[in-house]
Amino acid sequence: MTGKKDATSHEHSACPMDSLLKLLMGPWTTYILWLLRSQGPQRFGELKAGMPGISSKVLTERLRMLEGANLIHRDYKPTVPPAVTYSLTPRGAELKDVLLGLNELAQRWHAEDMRMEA
Amino acid sequence: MTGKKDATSHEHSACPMDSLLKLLMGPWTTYILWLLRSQGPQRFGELKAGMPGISSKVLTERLRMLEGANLIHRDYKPTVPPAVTYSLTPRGAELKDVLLGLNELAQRWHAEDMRMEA
DNA sequence: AAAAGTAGGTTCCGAATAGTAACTAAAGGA
DNA sequence: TCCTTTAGTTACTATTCGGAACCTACTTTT
Repeated sequence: MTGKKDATSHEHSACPMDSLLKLLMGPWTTYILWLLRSQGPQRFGELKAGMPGISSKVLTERLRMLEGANLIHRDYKPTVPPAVTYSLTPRGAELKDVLLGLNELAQRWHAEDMRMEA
Repeated sequence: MTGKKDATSHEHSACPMDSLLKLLMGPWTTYILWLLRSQGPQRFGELKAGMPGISSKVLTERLRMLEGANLIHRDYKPTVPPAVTYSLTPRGAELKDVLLGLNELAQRWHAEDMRMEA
């Protein structure tokens, strides 16, 4: 994906960044990745509890999508009741710097906003 | 936002990362930030053209939201027709490393996937 | 004079999607 | 027998998104 000065820059369909941004665009996606990164492998119910407002339906769908994109791994144990644990794949784990960077910014901006208020 | 071992970790409402993830969660948000970062200040129409599939309505709404969050700046010139230019604020520009990191990952993964296919 | 063009939206409507609540399967326990 | 557990699944409602038409205020073209 080159700068706008390049006449061919409108042919973005195969642009890697375009694909990744589209992948992360869905609701709760980055949130899921952050939870798995910061809190480690988690069960379905734990993830759901960590994201107030998300429905089982959407969590399921997001997790399937991320699994399909090879960013997370789903470990299903056929117990009763079933025990399904989700974790980051090696590829998913490569998002570490990005996620930690976001966290740092979040904390810095929060601190700045607190100072502005006082 | 502490690890899951902390009993108080469920009180996330004021967690900076929670707020930032919620902010970026809306459709096309990161995409807009990426376009402004990679291609510099842009007019409404340029942004829209750079994101096939987004509606004027949603682009407007996202831009207003990002402006409200002080991540982008809106420069309105009352010409006829009007010329409105959007750019990253200093705070928005701090997302540089995160966005560049995503881009690097995107390209690396794309290259890996190409190798897997061959 | 009327029509068309420009840019950044705004409005309307149907399609798509997210959220809520109820339900399911299978085994174990009270 | 009923209840509990977990990870979903289903049905329905509410919300949101995309496409298309429209609006504003001028300027240019037909």
